[in-house]
Amino acid sequence: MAHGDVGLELGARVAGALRRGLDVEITAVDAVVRPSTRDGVDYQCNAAMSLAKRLGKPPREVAQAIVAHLDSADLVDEPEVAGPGFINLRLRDGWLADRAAALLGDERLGVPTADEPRRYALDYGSPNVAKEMHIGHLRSSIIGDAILRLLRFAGHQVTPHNHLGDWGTPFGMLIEHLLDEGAGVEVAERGISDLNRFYQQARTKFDADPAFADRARARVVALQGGDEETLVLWRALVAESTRHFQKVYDLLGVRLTDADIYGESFYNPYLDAVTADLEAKGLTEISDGAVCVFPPGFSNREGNPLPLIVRKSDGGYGYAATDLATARYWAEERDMTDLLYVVGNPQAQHFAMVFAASRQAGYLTEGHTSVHIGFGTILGEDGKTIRTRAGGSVKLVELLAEAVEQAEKTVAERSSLDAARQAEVARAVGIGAVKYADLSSDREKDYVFTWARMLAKEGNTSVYLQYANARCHSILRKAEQEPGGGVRITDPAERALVLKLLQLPAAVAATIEAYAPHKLTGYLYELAATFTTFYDNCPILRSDVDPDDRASRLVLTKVTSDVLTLGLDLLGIAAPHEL
RNA sequence: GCGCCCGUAGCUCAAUGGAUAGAGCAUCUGACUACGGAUCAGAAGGUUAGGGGUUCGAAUCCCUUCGGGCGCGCCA
Repeated sequence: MAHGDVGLELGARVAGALRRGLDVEITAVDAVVRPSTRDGVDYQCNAAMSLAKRLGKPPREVAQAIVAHLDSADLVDEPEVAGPGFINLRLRDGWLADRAAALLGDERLGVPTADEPRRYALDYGSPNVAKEMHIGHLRSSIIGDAILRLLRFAGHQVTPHNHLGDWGTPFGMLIEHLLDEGAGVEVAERGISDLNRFYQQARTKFDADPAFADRARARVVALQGGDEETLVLWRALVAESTRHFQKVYDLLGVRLTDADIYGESFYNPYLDAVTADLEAKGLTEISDGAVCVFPPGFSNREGNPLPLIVRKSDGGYGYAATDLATARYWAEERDMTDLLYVVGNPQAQHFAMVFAASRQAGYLTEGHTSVHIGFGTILGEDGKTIRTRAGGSVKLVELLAEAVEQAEKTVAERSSLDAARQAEVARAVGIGAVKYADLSSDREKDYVFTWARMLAKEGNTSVYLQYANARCHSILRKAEQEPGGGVRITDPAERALVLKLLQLPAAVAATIEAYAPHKLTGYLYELAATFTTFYDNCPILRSDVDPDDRASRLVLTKVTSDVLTLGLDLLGIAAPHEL
């Protein structure tokens, strides 16, 4: 039983009042009903002001008319017109209590599924073969995974695809270097750290030794030409790399698997056709020997049109070609309606151009959306791109290990669990802290990576939410009765909690609408804070509590825990029953 | 030079064009020997970088100045 958003329900009532009272048609969304921060007001309707001009009436008069025709006595107390034309709405306690009681046992906790499910292709992750995953891969993986979970929960079909860097120039030099070292498949299988080292050596050699560079380029040709000896080595590299990626994803709780891999090599067979197609459609020009598309509206530093280089002058393909092929594949062959790319902000212009060209070519039509879900950089405490002391990139496995270690200390200080359970909890807390810190700030912005802040027990952190949830479970365990029966509101803190619990649907909708996980974390934090206030003010298990109050408060505790657990799960964060 | 992003309390961050811009940290003052104190209540802290404009209403939209980050033809 889905209830949806309280604000929208109120909006629908306002729309009804306008239809009856003033013969005006608006939607529930147009009614601009918003939660209010004013004392004693739950929601406010701001529609009167914006409608006043259109109707040629003073805003307060419009507001009065809405109030006069509002059919909402079942859910709100007497509405009031205030200020220039705000309508203040206070929900009835009885209605709130019933709504909250209905959340008990509702798997979706009031969140409706999409009226019109869509088909999303979601590009995230994108590590490079033969390189260890580093902190630069963290955000795409975490944010992408959260969006996957959210969209699926909303009832959409989502196909994740992990755009591995598994093809092109780097593999020529890497394979050539492996052969130079007299190493074959067995080295490629030795471990990712070795590969990482091999990669760096190859890079150095490539830059310093022209003869090696030539051989590396020839090796690329062999690879792309399907030379079996080369392919054997390449496959070994890919296999070892994906084992490593999977380990990191499992540790992170990111749901990518081998089945989701659509690397650059996957699109290789499509590149000739895409190029031919673009040429046939008259979209290409030869510029300095390269096949280019010039989508309108982009210019370079001389003010000339900026090209998307489809085929390089040496006949090879760059990432523009791959990305065009990717768009075409998912839109045409896989029949997706929405293409999402969780890739860092610096790529914004590239994606804008790829989208523009894809539309020119007809790969994307009016029925398609294409969104670059960009994100900012992770900064060190010095405000610059985060690096190790040696200046290298921070390895993800090491970062995550440290997170768990740090969490272990905190857990050991407080927890009364046995060692094995503590280790489990430390993992949930440590990994959760890293993920939550990332998800809880606006993804568009850079953020500073600080252990102290992300593991803080107070404030907007995963630990605070996990603790609040653990307290809920503690009470529910000790209650020795199943939560059930009605909800009654006897205290302002109780009322505030009920109201907050009913706002999950709005929070989820806003989060999905903007692909902005921090909106959900903000809501969950407010919920946890509201719960702790309730917890402090409204005793539950104490012997002097009226049995009906006790039952009601147990229901609220259970639903709070359910919402926190669901919310954290949608972000990919564990919610242990005990810390 | 062109384009994109950003500038909010001392610090780290919020704020669907709505009323008195909110949290946490830090600072100060309090709280029931605590159903988990990994807590709660309160105080103080702001010319939303500056200046114009649109609007009944602007941190939010437009223009402009300043400051910071990033991108801009054969790497991905």
